[in-house]
Amino acid sequence: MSAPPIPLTGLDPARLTLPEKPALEGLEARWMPRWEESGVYRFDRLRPRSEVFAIDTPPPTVSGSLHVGHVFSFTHTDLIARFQRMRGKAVLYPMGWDDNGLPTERRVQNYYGVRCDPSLPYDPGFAPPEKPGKHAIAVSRPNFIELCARLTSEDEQVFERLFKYLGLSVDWSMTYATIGLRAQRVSQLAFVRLLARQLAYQVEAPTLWDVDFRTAVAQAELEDREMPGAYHRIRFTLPAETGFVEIETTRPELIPACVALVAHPDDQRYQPLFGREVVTPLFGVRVPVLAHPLADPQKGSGIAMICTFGDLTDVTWWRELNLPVRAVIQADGTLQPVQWGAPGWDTADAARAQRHYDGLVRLSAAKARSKVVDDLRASGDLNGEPRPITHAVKFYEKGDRPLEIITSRQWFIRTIEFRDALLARGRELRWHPAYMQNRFENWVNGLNGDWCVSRQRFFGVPFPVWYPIGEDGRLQYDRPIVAGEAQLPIDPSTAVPDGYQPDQRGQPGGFAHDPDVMDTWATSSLTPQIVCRWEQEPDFFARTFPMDLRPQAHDIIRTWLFDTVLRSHLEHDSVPWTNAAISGWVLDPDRKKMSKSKGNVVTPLALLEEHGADGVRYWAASGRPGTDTAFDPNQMKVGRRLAIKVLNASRFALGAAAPQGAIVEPVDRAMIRTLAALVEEVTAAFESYDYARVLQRTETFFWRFCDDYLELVKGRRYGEQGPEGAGSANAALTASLSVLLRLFAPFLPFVTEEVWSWWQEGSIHAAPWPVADELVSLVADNSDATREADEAIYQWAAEVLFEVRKQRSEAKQPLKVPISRVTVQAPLEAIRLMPIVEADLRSSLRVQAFEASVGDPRRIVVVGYEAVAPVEQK
RNA sequence: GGGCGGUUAGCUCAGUGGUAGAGCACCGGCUUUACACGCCGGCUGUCACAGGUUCGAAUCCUGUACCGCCCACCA
Repeated sequence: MSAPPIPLTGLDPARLTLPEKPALEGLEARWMPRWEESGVYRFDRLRPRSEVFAIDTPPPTVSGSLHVGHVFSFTHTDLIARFQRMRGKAVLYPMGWDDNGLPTERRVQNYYGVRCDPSLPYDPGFAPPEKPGKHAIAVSRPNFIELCARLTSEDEQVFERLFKYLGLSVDWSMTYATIGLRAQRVSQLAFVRLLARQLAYQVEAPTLWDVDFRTAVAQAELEDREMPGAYHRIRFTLPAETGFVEIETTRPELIPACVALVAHPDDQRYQPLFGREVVTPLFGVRVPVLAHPLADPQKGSGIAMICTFGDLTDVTWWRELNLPVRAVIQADGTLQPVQWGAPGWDTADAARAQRHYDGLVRLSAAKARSKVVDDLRASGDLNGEPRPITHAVKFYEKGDRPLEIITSRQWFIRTIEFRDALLARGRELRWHPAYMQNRFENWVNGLNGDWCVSRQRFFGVPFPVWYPIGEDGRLQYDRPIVAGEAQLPIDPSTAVPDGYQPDQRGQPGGFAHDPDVMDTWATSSLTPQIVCRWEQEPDFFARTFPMDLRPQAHDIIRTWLFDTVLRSHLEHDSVPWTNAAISGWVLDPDRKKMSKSKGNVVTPLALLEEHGADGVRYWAASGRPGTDTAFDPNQMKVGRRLAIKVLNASRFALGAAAPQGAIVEPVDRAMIRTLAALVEEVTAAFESYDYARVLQRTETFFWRFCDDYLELVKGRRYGEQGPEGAGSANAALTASLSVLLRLFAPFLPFVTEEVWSWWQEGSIHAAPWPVADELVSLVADNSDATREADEAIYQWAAEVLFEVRKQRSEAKQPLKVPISRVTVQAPLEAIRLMPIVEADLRSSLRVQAFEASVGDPRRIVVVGYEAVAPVEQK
């Protein structure tokens, strides 16, 4: 159940404990363990779905350290979580660790100086060297995975400490890891279900391939990089020396893989050649000249060479023109040995082809290229010198060398046929900010194939599949043996399928396991199912799924967000959540994304220690949803000052809080009503995820509250005008403090909790979010006339305050010089308000007497200003 | 090539039809019993540019420039 309302008036003196000199130092260390002990952030799993707010937290990649961007975006989520909790929701706010996948493998390799060799047996006694050696030590797959688990668990503890220091209101009992057994089970179960419905399938096909990691990669993991390259103009001869045609290519090393030339069907220059054959230089292979509309007459010489496979267009041409395969690039990116003259490698001159080719074998593509160019130059088939250009080349986003296209057996999840349904799912979501939906639609509309989910790696979720081995020793891929749901999670490399014995592994007539693991996104696309305990705790799932919020950064809309929508659509015929809040990036002062490679990353812990968690959160909260924000320690200092101000203002407000009375003074009533309007406004802003506005409006109010209102009522609350005035001021002070603290609580959880503990029971973070009506009801008379009168009086007081301060500032007087008389000119109706607040004004401005006269009808003017000690008029 | 966002004070940014704003920085002043980690005051602008709509445009429309990001079958 939600917390009972907080009484806004009254103060229990026995409960009140005010520190002599409040300070921010040590608040994190003080409150972190208390929150943990009290369980204030624990998810209440018995609440009905309508009272639950479930967050699909982004699991940070555990492959090093958190950076300031994490602090930024995780704070945004925490703001929403805290708001919803105070609104009375049971908030499911878990943390996940993405420890699965390539980044972890790479880190483990470097950290321990090892490499994984799946052919080795497990060594139970293996210990990594103290320091990584020059040459990587080969270890078995189980040993490698142990090391991954060991390092990630160390990293995760460091991450957790930082997030706690930052004040994230995570329920740490809900933590999961993408390599954890739960995540593995969900990943395998979802896969098995897709397989049964034929929504997952396996096929041997050309696939984007990273030659360093030696794995397939998905379309979503590509990025283009501008690279230097060169056009090579190369001569293909017509048979019997009847002429030649010249193509331009950036990849001459693929000439041995050439299977055809292609030009646009309408291209006049090449129409006479269509249907004829040409001969490749150096290798003497006869290839046809074909027509296809994808060929661009403007590009190069207008006629292109089709290879196995130079780029994705080659794949299209190969498929649509029914071309043969002549692959030369192998999985490690080098050229494989070829027997020229053998079937599929027909040539007019096998000896010559072999001579040229043998020089290329086992060279990388780049090295083979320069060798081929030398040979072409020598043979006279290169027209002119290579013409340097810069062009976009496809890379795996984590890779170092251009992708190749390699034919291999891979698992796919059907995607492309659901394009329209997925677009509709995207429209079901509420996007914050709304324009981020464009990125999603852009991506979905640009999809060009199904999702390749298999990776030839080790530290990941294995496919729960085996294959029978025929008596001929060949794997029967068309008869996969799928693990039963009850067996999951399972590692098929150690487990044995039903009906087989362990010693049949790898034997003719026996079985073999699928050697691949799932793409890390194939697991993280199931974070809602993992968090909500799909097919594990049906009751929990029913109370939490579909979730309420997916917070994430905009750069992974095409991967994490899209994949999650896809999986949920396929498995549950539903969106996975109803809101997607997209956070921006942290930019360094040069407006570039902060990143490790730029050497400008600041350690988050140092920031937290220097500025305090509340100060750092203040900076993060000022970044509006979706907007990239400059890294600005100055804003953290401002936030820290705000937190200190909260401490001191609270101490003042509570410092003489008796007597309490009815809120009867117009100035008090006006302040209370203004605060109520603020509550209404910021509640709506928070509801629409505009936390930055909430903070900004609350802060502006608070600062004015301190500088004007507190100054105005200072004397009265000390009793200068009798008990009724003091009671009114004190009641207004405690009520407004209670409300302001709660408005600030999501942003400044430490300082607000500290102040709350001085005078309230329980945690402020379990307290209800303020309601405007409760505040308004503290004011007895809320008729329009009274409200307008109160506002006019408050405004009058603020204006007089400002005018006299200005005079005093211009007179440059020390404060100890009392001001004997201030003469104010103003419109008649305004002057009539003076007596109501004159005592407050005299007290706060230290003016002995006011004299008012009718003057300028539009504004008030201080025309007379006298101090006891005469000062020079300016 | 397609799409999205941005361009407002020296800096970081609010402001979406009605007299251009805040914080920081800068300048001047003030020990004031909550706070010198403070307070008071001051200075600061062709709202990128050009057209258009309107009584009125930073705001709406069209176009341009520049910055950033996303996407695309670039031989």
